[in-house]
Amino acid sequence: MFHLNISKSTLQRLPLYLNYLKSVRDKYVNISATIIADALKLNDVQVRKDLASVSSSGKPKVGYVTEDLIKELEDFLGYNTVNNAIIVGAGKLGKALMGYSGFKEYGLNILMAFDSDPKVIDEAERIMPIEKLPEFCRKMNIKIGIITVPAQNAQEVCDLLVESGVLAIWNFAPVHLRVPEDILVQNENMAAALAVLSNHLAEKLK
Amino acid sequence: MFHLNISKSTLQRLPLYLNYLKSVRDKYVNISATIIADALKLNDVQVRKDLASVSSSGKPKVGYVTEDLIKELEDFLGYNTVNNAIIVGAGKLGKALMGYSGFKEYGLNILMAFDSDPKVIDEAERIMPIEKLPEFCRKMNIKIGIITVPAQNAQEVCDLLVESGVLAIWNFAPVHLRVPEDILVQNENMAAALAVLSNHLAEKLK
DNA sequence: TATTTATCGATATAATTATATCGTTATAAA
DNA sequence: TTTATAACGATATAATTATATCGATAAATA
Repeated sequence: MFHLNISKSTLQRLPLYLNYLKSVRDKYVNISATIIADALKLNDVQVRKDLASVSSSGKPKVGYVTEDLIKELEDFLGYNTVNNAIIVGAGKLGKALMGYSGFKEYGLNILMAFDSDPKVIDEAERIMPIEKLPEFCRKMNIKIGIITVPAQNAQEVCDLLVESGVLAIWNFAPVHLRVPEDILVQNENMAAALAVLSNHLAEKLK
Repeated sequence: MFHLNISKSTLQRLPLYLNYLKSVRDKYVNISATIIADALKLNDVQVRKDLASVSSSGKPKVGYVTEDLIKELEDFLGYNTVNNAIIVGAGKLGKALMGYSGFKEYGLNILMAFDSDPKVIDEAERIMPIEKLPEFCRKMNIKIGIITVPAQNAQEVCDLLVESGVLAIWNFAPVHLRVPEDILVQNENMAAALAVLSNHLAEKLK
C-alpha cells in the first residue's frame, strides 16, 4: 500500500465514499465517479482524483468495480486492521467514547481509560489511574491516544502520551497541542463545530 | 455584529483563540497577535486577520486588550446566547452527547432526544418518540438539530428536521446530507478523523 | 526630542485545493 | 463496421487559504 502525498481533505472524504458504496453495492456492479459525485454532491473530477489515490482500476465508460473499490478503501483506511487505543480522561465524554461500539467498525479498539481522579478509578469498568499509563502503553504497544480531559490538562496528558510511545493523538480538548514533528494530532474540536453552527444561526436569524 | 464573509477555517480557529486568551487573562492585560500565534503554533498574520473579523481594537506596539477580545469572541461565537437544540438518535452516542454538560459553556442547550425505537423512549430521561419531533421543534422554536442515527437513516431524519424548522444540523453520521441551500450541515465525521489517524499510523509503522 | 522597536492593518505573493478542459478508451447503438 | 457516448486519467485553470512584505503608528528608550 502506498500511503503517500494524500491530502487531509481527500482522506476525510474517503470514508464518505466507502459508506456510499456499501449502501449501493447491490445496485451497482460497476460504478463511476460521476454517479458517486452526484450522490454526494461533490465534483466528479474531485472524486476521480480522490479514488485514484487508493485504486487504479477505473475503466473508461465503465467506471470502477464496486466491490473492488470497497475492498481497496477498507484496506486503505485500515478498517481491516485493528488499532488498539486508550483514552485519557474518564469524564462523561471519555466514558461515552469508550462505551460507543461504533468505532470497532473502523478498526479502532479502545482498550482502557485513564484518569487522575482516584474517585473515578474502576478497573472492572476499565478505568485505571493515570500513573499506570506509560507501562500499559508500552506493554500493549499502544499507538493511538484519545484525549478527553479539560483544556487546561490537555498538554501535559499529551506529553505523557508521547513519552509513552503513542504516535497519533485524537484530541477532543479545544486547545492546540504541541508535539514533536512525527506525531500526529487530529483535533475533534466540538467547540469549532459549534462555532460554525452558531455563526450560521446568527446570520439566518438577524 | 457583522457576521459576514468569514471563512470556515477562521471560524474554527476562533474557539482556540478564546480558550487560550482565557487561560492567560491574568498574565496579559494586553496581548498581541504575535504572542497568540506563537502559543498556538500559527502564523501571526493569520491570527491578526482572524481577529480582525471579530474585533477592530488592535493597536500598534500594544496589541489587543485581552478582556475586550475575550468578550468580543464570546459574543461572536454566541457563547453568551443560549441555543436550544434537540438530538435525534438516542443510542450510545446520542445519550452521551445529551449527558455531556460541556456544551452549556458554548451556549448549546440540548433539550430533548428523539428516537424511533419504542424500547428506548423514556420521557423521564428526556427521550421522546420521533413522531413528536415536529410539534416539539415548532413549539420550542428549535433551530439546531443533532443527528446521531445510523448512516442509513440520516437523510430521512435530516429531512424531518428541515421540515420542522431546523436551520442548522450537526451531523454525526458518516454521510453527506442533502439540504436546501439555506440550511447548514456541520459534519462531525468521526470516521474521517479515524481515517486521518489510521493513515498516519500506516505511514509511520510501514 | 529623536530614534528604535513591536505591532497593527493592508496588500502582495505563495501554496493548497477544487474545478474545468481535453485527448483517449471501452462499450453500446446505429 | 462505423459512430456515438460515458467515463477515465492527465493537465490546466480558477478559487480559496495561508504566509510574507511593507508602510504607519504607539510606546519605550536614548
